[in-house]
Amino acid sequence: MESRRRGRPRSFDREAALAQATLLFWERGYEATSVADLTRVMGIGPPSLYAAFGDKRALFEEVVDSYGHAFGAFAARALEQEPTTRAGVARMLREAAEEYTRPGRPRGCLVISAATNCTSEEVEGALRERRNATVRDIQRRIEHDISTGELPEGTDARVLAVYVGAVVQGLSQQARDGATRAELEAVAAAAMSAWP
Amino acid sequence: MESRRRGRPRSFDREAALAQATLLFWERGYEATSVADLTRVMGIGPPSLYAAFGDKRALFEEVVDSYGHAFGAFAARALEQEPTTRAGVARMLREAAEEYTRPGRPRGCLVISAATNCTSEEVEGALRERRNATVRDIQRRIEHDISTGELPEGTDARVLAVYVGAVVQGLSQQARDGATRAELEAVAAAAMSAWP
DNA sequence: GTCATTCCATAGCGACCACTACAGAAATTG
DNA sequence: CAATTTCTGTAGTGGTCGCTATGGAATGAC
Repeated sequence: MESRRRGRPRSFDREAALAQATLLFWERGYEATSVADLTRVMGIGPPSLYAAFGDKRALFEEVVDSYGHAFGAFAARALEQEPTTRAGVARMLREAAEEYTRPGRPRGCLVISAATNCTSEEVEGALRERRNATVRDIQRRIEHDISTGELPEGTDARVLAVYVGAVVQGLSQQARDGATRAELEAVAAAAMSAWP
Repeated sequence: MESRRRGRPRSFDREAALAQATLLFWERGYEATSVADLTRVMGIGPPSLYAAFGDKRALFEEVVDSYGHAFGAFAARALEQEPTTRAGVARMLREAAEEYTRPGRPRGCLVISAATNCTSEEVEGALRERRNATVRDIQRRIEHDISTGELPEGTDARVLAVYVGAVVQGLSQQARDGATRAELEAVAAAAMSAWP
């Protein structure tokens, strides 16, 4: 017979605590968020945090994964569901303008902003690799659309992909700097008029 | 008669020390740079730093000013010297691609990246205000060009200015993420094809 | 020379950092 | 019931943070 785990059970909701940690890391970034800040918003003591999540860095990695599924999935969804890369990128930019300015949550993108100026090269590098992987994914889709004739033959796929990445990062930064949703949606539309 | 200052003279080059501090803040950001790091690269002890510059934050403010004159002036120069805002922005983006990837110095823009995720709201806000002031300056130039007919009447000056700001910030971030000068110059050119 | 002034090097301040030792509390096992 | 296991709250650990007290060194004034 399967039995429940022995010993004293955990006295807090792990998922809820993870969600609170996500919001705090999202708003303040990795290094500016202290373990004391985390335990306060998670409503637990330091030993509970370390027992449940390992250490600050492991918690952050779990936060990044959780964020990618909950808040960052719109981008992959847009690229996947639209029939062309052009339509996918247009939708991704439009939804980014909306997601990055949604009331009641931190502005901008955690993957873009949470590990800049980070003492730990591993943490900063992990998020950089995520960003660059997205740019490479877009580049591959552009290359595919060039091969099918959907995009003109002379198109530089890498440059166009970096342009899209730069616009997304710019939207995140502008959202953090106070731009409104309507402004960023118009910026996203304007950015698409550079599409070949 | 004017006499030299009394007492023991300073035993280091203040400008050279400020330049070293600029490079370090540029590369690592405000909070990730410790006073111990600064005194090491500046070649002085902590009391000399505090006597010459006040405290860490005052030193950073002086660094930001110095950076603005030495490394950030290309943007204002481009906007000022070109006959139209279009030409000014095009030159600014082209030169940003070059400046942000120049070998032998940190990548990207200090004003954009050095105070993100900063515990001190004043420091982060000061750089945000600089960024937003640049966007407002571009907006004013666009409005002027609309009034002279250089730009079409229906142009949304604020949105176009935010677009330019987002592209510049995206170029800085992409430079930090490893994009090459050639790639960013091509991105800058592509971004201009969204100009009305 | 002597004094006043200014700067420098050492050494260390309290505060906060990520993290943990320890003991008691709450569950299952028998 | 007692024994075992697991988690929790308190109270710290050593280390680094920005910053400074102190005493001696290097200058100009006289």
